[in-house]
Amino acid sequence: MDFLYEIRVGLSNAIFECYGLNIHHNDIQVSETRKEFNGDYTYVVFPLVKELKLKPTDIAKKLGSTLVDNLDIVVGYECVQGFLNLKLSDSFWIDCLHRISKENKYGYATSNYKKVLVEFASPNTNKPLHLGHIRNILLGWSCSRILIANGYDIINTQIVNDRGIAICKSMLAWQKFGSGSTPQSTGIKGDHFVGDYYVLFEKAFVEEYSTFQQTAEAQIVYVESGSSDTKEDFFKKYKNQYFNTYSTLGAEARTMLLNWEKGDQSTLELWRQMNQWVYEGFDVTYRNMGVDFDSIYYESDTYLLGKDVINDGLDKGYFYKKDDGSVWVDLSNAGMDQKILLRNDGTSVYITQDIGTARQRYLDHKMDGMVYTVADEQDYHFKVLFEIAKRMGEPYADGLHHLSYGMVDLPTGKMKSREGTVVDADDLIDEVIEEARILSAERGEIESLSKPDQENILRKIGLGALKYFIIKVQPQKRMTFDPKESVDMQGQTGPYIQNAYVRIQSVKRKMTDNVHIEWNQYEEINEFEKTLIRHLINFPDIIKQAGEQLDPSTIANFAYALAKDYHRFYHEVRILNAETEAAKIFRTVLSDRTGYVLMTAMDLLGIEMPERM
RNA sequence: GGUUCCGUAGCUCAGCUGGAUAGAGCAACAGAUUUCUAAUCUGUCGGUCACAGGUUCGAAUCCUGUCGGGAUCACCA
Repeated sequence: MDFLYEIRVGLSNAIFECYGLNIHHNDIQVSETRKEFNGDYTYVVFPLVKELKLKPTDIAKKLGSTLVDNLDIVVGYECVQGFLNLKLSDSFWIDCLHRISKENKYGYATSNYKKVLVEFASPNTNKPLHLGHIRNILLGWSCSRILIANGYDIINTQIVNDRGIAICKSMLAWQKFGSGSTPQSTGIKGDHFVGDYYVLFEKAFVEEYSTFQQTAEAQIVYVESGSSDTKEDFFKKYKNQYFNTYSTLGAEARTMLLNWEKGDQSTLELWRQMNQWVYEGFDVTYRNMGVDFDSIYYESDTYLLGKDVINDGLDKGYFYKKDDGSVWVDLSNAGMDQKILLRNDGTSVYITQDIGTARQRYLDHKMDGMVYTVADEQDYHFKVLFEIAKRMGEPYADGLHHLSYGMVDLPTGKMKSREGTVVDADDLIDEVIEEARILSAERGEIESLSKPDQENILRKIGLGALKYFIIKVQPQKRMTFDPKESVDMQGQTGPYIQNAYVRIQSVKRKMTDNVHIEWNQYEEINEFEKTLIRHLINFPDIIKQAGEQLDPSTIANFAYALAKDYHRFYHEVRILNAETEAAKIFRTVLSDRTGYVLMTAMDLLGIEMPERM
């Protein structure tokens, strides 16, 4: 759907006709004319000046008059220096709206028959989701929606880190201190319940550690280390080592991990139970956020994968074996380092699992590519992973993308779990909904609705504010999350865009006439209508661009600008009591299509629209 | 130190595949509702686009360097 095709071809032809230069219409760029000048679209003639050795204004004038002669849709032009500003006919704009109205899924591309897995969320099972996960989930989900709009067949997936020392800590703490309590018996959401035991473990461990530091044994460790640090500083750094050596709790946790790896029945049973609680909790959060997954992978199933893939690659000469038996890949000729793939005891490392999981996913889904939504601290990891996949000639290697994003900071600085500054996802969601409730009560607009309807609207508004606040920022940028601003519902926010949509729905409810009658009779459009249409015709390009760059913020900014244009239009132009019947119908259709595009754009961001607010 | 990402208004962010006088929102101030939802609209105030060079008719945008901040450079995941 290229609305400006005719203009580009016209310009290409005019350049050839006037100067004999051949410029393909795909290479002709027209941009929207800035509002301080007269015109709708601008063609910059400077690039032609060098070749033609003529004055910019002369070229612009000649092309302008040629276009007016040759194209019906160009009704005027104005030249400012090397800028040719073209004015298009009202019928052109009206025709654009006609074309948009005829589309079933305006903005969406047709299928490209390619399948892509989008991985996001991927939590650990020892604690609840936090603000960082929210950014991850919003980005992943949104990119998934955007890729669907670009014609891809999408599978949403995640890799759940359900094994390892962390979950064993929670298990151990529950065994020791839980006295048989459950999420049901305590009324605590499952993921928080398990997370609480993780915290309990840490607390007990710290106590044990500080007791140890008073002992003679500790004194010997300190002295024998020959460290120049004070005793206090020394033991700050020694914590991990203590966990792996002297700590009783550490030993117990490690024993539990070993038992798990051996397949000990009672350990597995406890592990399954605790993870089950966590999943039940996660499901609630996912449901509240409006996201779901098609295919979930668990680290407990995949952590042994990859070894055979590596051995296969070893046989084919992609990798090499060191004297100690460990397997490496040398990526120095690609600007990277040497990377270990298998330890000398044959066990795998992190990247080995990823290689194995990727191949497993290919066996399961035969995808053409994958998008990994993972924070930018792992940029190098994915560079290495993708290079390895390429060298092994994996069939999906060319379709691998790392959707990298910056960390979320608080106004007070970084989130740190040790300092208790982590913002919990469920708390945050509750807060924004409560804020929506307060503001809604002041307005009183939805009071007459049923309780469940009201709750549904408040959820949409609160989450709309939160999600938009996060998704409007470009992924690669580190962002500051100010809880106060995240619940703002005025200005450049989700609710502002929702409000434009709600106004449109209100107009539509009150439009009782038959909108399906012809609206060709409308002939002269005003600047507010034109601005809206000019904005609407960009939508397919915006979707394409967002897909190519895996950048939802493109859509977010587009939706805001469109809502802004609509609010202005709504304020300046009468719709239901327009001057003429033709105007009334035209404006209703224009409103309806704007509403449709706003809703579609917000859907691509994972944000729902209320009908009233 | 090597690599990499970021640096635009007091704050949060757009604009970056080179185009006209760099835009929004928030905050502050002044206005708009007998009219379709005021979570709206209009106006005022606010800038060394980190800095210095270079390429170009033209640079916030591309290149080089400097400064500042983050990340990464594990037989951790």
